[in-house]
Amino acid sequence: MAIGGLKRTHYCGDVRTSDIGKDVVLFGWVQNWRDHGGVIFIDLKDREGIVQIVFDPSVDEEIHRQASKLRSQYCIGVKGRVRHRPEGTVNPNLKTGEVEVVADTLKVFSECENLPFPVEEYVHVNEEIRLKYRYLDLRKPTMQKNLIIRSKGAFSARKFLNEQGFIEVETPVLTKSTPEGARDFLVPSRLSPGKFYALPQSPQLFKQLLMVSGFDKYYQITKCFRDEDLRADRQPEFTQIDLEMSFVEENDVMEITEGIIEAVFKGTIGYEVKRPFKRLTYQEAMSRFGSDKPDMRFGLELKNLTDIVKDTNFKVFRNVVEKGGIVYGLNAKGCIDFSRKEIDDLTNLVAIYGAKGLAWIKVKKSELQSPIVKFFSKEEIEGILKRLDAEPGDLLFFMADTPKVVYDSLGALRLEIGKKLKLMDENEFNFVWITHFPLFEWNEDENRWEAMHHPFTSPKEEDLELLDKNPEKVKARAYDIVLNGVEIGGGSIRIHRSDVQKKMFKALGISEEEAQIKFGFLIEALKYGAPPHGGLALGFDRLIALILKEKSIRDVIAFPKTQKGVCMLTDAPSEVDEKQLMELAIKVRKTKKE
RNA sequence: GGAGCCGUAGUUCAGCUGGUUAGAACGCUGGCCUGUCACGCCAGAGGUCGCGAGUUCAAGUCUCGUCGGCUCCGCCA
Repeated sequence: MAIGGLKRTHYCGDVRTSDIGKDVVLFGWVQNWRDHGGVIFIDLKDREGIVQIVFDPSVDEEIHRQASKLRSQYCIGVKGRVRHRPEGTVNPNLKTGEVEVVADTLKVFSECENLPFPVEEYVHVNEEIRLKYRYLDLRKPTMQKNLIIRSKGAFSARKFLNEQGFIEVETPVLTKSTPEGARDFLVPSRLSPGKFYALPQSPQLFKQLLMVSGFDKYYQITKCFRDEDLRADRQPEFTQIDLEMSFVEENDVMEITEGIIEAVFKGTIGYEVKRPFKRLTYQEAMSRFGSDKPDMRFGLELKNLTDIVKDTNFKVFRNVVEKGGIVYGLNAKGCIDFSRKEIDDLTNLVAIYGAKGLAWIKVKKSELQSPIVKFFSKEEIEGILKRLDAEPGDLLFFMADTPKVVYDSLGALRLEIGKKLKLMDENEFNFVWITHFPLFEWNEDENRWEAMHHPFTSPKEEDLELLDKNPEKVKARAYDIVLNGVEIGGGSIRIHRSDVQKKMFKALGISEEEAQIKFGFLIEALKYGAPPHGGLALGFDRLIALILKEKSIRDVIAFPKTQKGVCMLTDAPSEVDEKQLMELAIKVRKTKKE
């Protein structure tokens, strides 16, 4: 099919010296123009790259006149002959830099009004305006590359999973609201006035039902929805590579997951990941790194000092230990020259996580400089220095508080110091599995146990009897996968027995009646020959962002939302007609501000 | 719900302890230019300083509020 009498022969970025002498037809956008009064150069761009078009008045005066009107981002078609560039005018920065196309035909498909911002890679533009004109932003080579790599990543995952015998099954987007977990997005039902669907937080229950059906291996690359506050790595709708397998235990799921990641890295940037990935228990991750998603590209590990200082005269520490708290230290190697202000900044950092202060010791050759050292006995000091491997030039930090505050704040401090000292190799991809998670987590606000992963996660077999009396001691058959300090996926072996599932609901304080209303279909399904099964989901946006070294997943999503959940391009969410609301039997309440 | 940073021309930014007519670069418009490639040269247009109060003789600048963007805490099974 010919467009405007032209049929494309090449992408702009694909013209090479092997095409010299050929007539080519190119379609694309004017990236730049250089009008020398006589000869005019146009940089014509499409998704594959840029090629230089030459309009020479001695070739065709009329076309040259038309070309003088071309401006930035006009969409045009060009026919012309490829030739080698004259000596001394080769541009080594372009793939097509050795050649140029002498145009004999020019077709302007669309002119372009004054742009809201330059469509140029080298001009930094505010994200707000980039998102409003996202279609222009996506014309930039980096954004095109990001989405192309994303596409290749999805393809690689699909290819691998298909080769492994997985079957892709679509699950409903209009589904049932579930009380546990994230806040649901609700969709009102017209046919059942006053009732609502929910968008899925994940296909969790459906994929378990598919195991009951006997599909054995399921996967889906699919959107999930969570109505929670946004972050650089969190959007209200995001994409998961979701999978589930029957007759498996933890290692089977972990091996398949490593295979997907291996395939995706190879299929996107040609990177060979090292397998198998490291493994760490939850407890070890917390006590060594202060995080269940440790960045293991560098050391700077935390050390437990509770046993050394539990009887100390330093009241601040002793009181904490007496109340069941812990005392940890962190040796910032060679950081003795940190200024007062730098230490203040770090104190402000840990305060975000609830830390009431940040004690420190500077280790000099002949003395210790510190506001707290005078409170300790000689033995305590020696024990601390030894535990922290302290040497002259080191700066030691201390935190005494509840385990949560100590881990959160020292974990954050570790990352900040790691960043300050540039301890992370930006080119490294460091994977680690976190295993042996607690099954439950105490919810202070609601005064009850909550599932740390989700309520369908199987307890470790040997902990089954602890379910009633010591829920805090029960370990889950759950695992997370972490890359460079970012959680990129997680999963578990599920409960496949309805009696165990009932016990689980009970431990969560969900009454039998409530469980029946919310999850009755699952409990029922588990009664009909449910196989042992388990699975995992990978956060696809995060994975691609890490592969591309992008700081935000917005840069790997075509049309993302702002922190308030607004789409700058379409202005969603928006008000709807009264008529639409009537049909749905919905009345909108005025918010306080109105 | 909370904390921090930011908001000045189409874009990216500068604008000091408050002080005449708010600047630069790029872009845009017009003109010149036959080998440039983020072309070059000349001329020109372009601003409710996010919005609203307040302090002051005087506010882009100080204060308070508000809106928006970003980062983070809470939240995210």
